[in-house]
Amino acid sequence: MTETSAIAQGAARRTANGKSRTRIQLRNRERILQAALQVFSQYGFRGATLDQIAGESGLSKPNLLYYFPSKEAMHQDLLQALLTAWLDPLRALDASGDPLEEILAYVKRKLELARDYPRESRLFANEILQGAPRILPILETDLRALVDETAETIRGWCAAGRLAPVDPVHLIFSIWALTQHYADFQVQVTAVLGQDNPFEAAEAHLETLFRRLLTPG
Amino acid sequence: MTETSAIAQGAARRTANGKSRTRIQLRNRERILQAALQVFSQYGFRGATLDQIAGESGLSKPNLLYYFPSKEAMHQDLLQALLTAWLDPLRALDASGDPLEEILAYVKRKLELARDYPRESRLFANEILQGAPRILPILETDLRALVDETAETIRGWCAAGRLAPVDPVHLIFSIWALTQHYADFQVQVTAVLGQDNPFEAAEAHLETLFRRLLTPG
DNA sequence: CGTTCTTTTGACCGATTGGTCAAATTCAAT
DNA sequence: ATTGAATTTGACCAATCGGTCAAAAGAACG
Repeated sequence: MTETSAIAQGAARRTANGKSRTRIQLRNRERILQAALQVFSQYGFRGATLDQIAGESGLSKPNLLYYFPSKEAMHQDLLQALLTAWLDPLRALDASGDPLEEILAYVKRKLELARDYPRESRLFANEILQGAPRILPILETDLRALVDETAETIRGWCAAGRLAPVDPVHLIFSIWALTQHYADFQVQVTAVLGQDNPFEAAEAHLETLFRRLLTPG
Repeated sequence: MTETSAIAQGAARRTANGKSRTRIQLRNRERILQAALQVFSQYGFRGATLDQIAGESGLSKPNLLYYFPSKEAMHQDLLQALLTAWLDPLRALDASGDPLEEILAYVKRKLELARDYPRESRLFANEILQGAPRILPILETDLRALVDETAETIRGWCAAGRLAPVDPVHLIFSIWALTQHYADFQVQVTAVLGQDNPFEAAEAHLETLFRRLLTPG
């Protein structure tokens, strides 16, 4: 189990009300969140059990509940950490940069996220599949605002003839769909390809796809 | 609850060992499968409970188990019916037709499936997210063979210059990813769009996308 | 060393899980 | 109307669910 480079760090050095955390707390919260991520991302919230998470983390079940008040709290922590990491690359899209290269860079960054954090991607997919009961408000406000803003940028690029005309929001959906597919449907992809690392070919394919879609003229 | 036009018909008039089914059996098996589809597609296999399915179907829990030997059996029935319906459009791709129009027709058909049978799409997504424990063998044999075959057709089209050069398998992945996204992530799509029916715009967008990707020259 | 605080755990709780079964009810065909 | 089969259900089961608690074990510090 790799502990390096986790998106969801339970390792905030201070708790919500300011108390500092011990070395042991830091280590164990992280172990629990990693185990919870593993289990939640595979079975969804309802399908996951504390016993599975306990087994995966190597801690006893009551010990989990010493660090987290409930199963729900673990899931919340994971989702919250995920959402910021998930949306950041979209924020990084620079309106003053070269349109095509900006978008291709975003595609590449998103595909790298899918490659390096497939469990996080599947956790998110599970939440959406279940109707997003815990993050729907965020989707309708924060995410929607961010997408609207980005769409406006893209619309500007199209209007200026620097990008082939395209529906900006559906373009964003396409980027999400294509990149997340390689994480969420990894089992299917590798089953069909009969090989383990589709990401190199995927990157080349997606660059071709978006270049042809968006190159003006 | 619409009962018309279900992909997963539990309504085979004869059981596996040849016994014919009564009117009541036909009706109740169908009601159970529809309810099970609703629940499984939202919560996954593990997260779904017989009590939920019982409530959704309006039948008592022991009554469910009069028509199906187990929760597992309901899930199996749904997956099996789904798989054939899911793969058929790909089989319908005609090597002797016009390349671009054949592929665009497939994209359209697949998007219609996502629009008309989103629960089936989510059921499949859930199964894959969980590692495809019940259908991995089928993916590795039947699906892979079908994809290989189709890829060969597409490769031929590319080689003949009738289609812009493209990785055929990743093209197929792209079609799946883009069309299923509108079913599996419907909640997110409508939350961001703030409107309910994204499919009309999606169809136009996807036609543009694949036309630009695949038009030769 | 002893003391205090943190961490861990075994035993346990009521609720829910998938599933069983015998008895009751409804149906279809005479 | 009677009968025999098909259907439905209330009561029940062992296992598992998320979560509690008091007591034990481990760190930290003077």
